[in-house]
Amino acid sequence: MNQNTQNIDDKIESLKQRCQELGMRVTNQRVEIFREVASSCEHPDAETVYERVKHRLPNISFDTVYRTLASLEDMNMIFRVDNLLPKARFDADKRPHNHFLCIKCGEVYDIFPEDGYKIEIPENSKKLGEIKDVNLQVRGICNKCRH
Amino acid sequence: MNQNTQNIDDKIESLKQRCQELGMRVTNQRVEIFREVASSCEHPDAETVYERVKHRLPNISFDTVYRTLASLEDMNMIFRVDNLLPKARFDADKRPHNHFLCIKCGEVYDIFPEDGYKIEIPENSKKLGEIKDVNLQVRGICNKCRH
DNA sequence: CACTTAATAGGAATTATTCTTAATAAGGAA
DNA sequence: TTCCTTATTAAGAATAATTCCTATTAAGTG
Repeated sequence: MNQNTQNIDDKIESLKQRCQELGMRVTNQRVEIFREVASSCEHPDAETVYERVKHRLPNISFDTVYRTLASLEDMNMIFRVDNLLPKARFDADKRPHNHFLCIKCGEVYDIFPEDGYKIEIPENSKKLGEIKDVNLQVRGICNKCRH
Repeated sequence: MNQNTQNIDDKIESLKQRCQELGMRVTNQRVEIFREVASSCEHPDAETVYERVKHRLPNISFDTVYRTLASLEDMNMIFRVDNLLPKARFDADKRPHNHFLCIKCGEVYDIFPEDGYKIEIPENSKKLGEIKDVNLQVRGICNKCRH
């Protein structure tokens, strides 16, 4: 697989540093949950992380996994691949356009391409399967939420 | 708002046509649910659609809304903005890269940019808020699912 | 108008995620 | 080291989103 070059121990070191910077405690649970995501290239979900961490920390709870994944996300140590919003939202506009998702309030804003803007489909994504749709997800905090 | 130029009646006409092509029945529920998504520019969720359609079809059920939204999606009449996957999945790889999501099995594949490939952040998305992350979501059916 | 069956209503069930509360342990101070 | 404060955790209940089940309805066809 396309494994990251930086090794796991280095990544964990940077997690510990980040915790210190933010005044957060370096708990076993936090480290092991991060280790699990960082050492996997298969984008695990909460349940998978739970099952795997359980081998090393048999008392770990589901809640801790969810809470910790969310805090690692806040710390910018991990990212959510999909499911940023609590519920599915739909769009019937077939004109090519992209979306700005507010990670705070969950609002979705359309981004219509300005003149000349065109998304280039990565050549190597075509080898992965039959492409149905390509769209750019811009994630951030919308003006309303910034006050 | 940035309203689509094609009017609602035309869109509904094309829905009916599509139903015919596919041998699907043109039911009141299907039309009204589609009308709701197609006439809104706020990317409504299932509950919002349900509440609004209920005014016209007081006996509509939640299940019908979910089922119909899914079938409209299969028909390529509407698109899901987010939550393509049933659960959240995480990634700790901080190198800029994109994802291919298989809409059939839910698998996530990394797309590492080939030489020279770079996502251009749409100028007009910067006005919407503070951007944290930008990534391209390629949706399709992976090779494994195509057999 | 009758028939076939896709589609629906209603409510139960399931799944993912979050909340609540008492117990624990990390990191700082003595 | 030992103690103290409080962030973090475990456990399980609760909630929220979505899907399933089954009897009923109605779209389209002959």
